[in-house]
Amino acid sequence: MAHLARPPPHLRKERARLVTDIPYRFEPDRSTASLHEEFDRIEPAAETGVTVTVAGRLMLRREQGKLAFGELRDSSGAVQLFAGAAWTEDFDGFTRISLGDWIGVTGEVVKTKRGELSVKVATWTRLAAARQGFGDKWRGVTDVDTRYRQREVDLWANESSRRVFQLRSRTISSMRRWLEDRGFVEVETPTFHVVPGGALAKPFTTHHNALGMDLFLRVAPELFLKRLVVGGFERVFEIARVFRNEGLSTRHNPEFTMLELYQAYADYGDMMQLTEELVAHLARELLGTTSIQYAGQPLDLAPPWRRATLVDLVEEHAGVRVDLRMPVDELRRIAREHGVEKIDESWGPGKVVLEIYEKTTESKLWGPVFVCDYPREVSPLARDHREVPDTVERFEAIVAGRELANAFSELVDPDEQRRRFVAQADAKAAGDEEAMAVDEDYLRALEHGLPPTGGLGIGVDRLVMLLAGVESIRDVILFPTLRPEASS
RNA sequence: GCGCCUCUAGCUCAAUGGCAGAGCAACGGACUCUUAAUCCGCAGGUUCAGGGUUCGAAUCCCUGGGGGCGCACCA
Repeated sequence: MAHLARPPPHLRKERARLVTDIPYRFEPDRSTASLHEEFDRIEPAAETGVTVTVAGRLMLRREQGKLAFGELRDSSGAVQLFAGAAWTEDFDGFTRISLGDWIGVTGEVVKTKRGELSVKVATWTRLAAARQGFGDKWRGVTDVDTRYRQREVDLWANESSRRVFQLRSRTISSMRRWLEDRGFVEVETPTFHVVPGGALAKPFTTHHNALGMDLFLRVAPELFLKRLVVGGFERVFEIARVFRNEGLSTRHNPEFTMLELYQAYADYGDMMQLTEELVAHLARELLGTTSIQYAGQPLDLAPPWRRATLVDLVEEHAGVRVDLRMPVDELRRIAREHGVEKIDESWGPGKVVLEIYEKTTESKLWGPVFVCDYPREVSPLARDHREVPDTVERFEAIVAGRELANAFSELVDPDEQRRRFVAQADAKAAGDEEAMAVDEDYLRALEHGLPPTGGLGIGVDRLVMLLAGVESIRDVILFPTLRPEASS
């Protein structure tokens, strides 16, 4: 178990005393980045005559007798501080600032003889005393336990981590802007659900005391969003935190973020186009290119992405032609031959075919591909395929072997939806913890009329992983779910 | 839930059965243009916890805990 610097007691007391001198507010007039923007072009040894005030954390210090240099880092970047006994108030104090302390500095903008843009410290104020250190100044903090449990330390110690979370923020911001530009309206729907629905997943349960009832944390916002389409929001989206009571891995966190959107009058073909355009747009805007590297391999996100049916892809990768009309025993035999170990008696052809696909094909799909036309049996909210029997108009976008998006032409027929719900409820009664229940509120909404609608869900964390080039979902979630530290 | 790996100073890491160490940070000092500054000095440890084997355990074994990766589940 990693713990960071605990200075000896006498020192902690001295540091604690420093806190009593901390001012209540401070007013910097520049960020370090704006200083560079404004003054980077001046000559070495130049003096500008411009006095500025900046603030941040002192991350490095280099003393040189009656001179001292420091690196002041703020959220925008860093700038060198240049202090000297001849011009800096309380120079001795300046040389004793602990690395990690927050300080505010006022002084002239200069460039040193060596050409480093600097603030020539006239006065300085301690804004926080760091009683714990920020790790090795060269190697940072690499202990992943510390990085995830004490993210505040990771963010200061590791520039790459800071960049990833800035990229995440810009991704969501760009996504929101792009959708709003296309007439999509952002909404917020409940996270407490009386009936868990919208995805096949085990929900978390909680309890409301005043209502005296159990509630479920949402596994998807889907049903509420489609009710809003019924209500006249023709283009609607939510960036939704959802909760699934399932395993943790480098690709799964129990709470994660999904973009879900619904577009009236559209079908799943429109959703494909929207998906590839949105992802390519984000890559261009944030990375400047759609040709990226992921896990050491090239990956091109430029549209159009390949479109292929699920059964064609299975044939391509497993060398076997499956068909939903084949006898289920034959499909089970094929599944076993391809390494599907647990095959439940209750599975119909659709579920068995999906298992074959997931076992043999999904992880091998690298470049973006729309895997189209899923079995109806495993897609209780998607509309029947207009041509292919027993399948629905649904696709998953697979990128780098992972599901990035899931979309359908939405099922709009309330009678058919009820039949699908009842089948789900039967499966649930038979022990399938991921099956859905009958949602009467949703069925009543459908009775009011859902027009043809395309719906799309994108895993935001996984999208950020792709754009940031990181391979663990914990590197894109600020505070990932962890076991609590053992109390000592 | 299962398997493999891992846990040593605040951080990053050595020491693999034989005296627990280094660099950085911290602390004291030298140095008027440094860039991970440099140099000198000082201090810092229940080697994750508990048990066992052994003349001797950071090292080998067992149990427990944290973490990582993989499998399973899933997005």
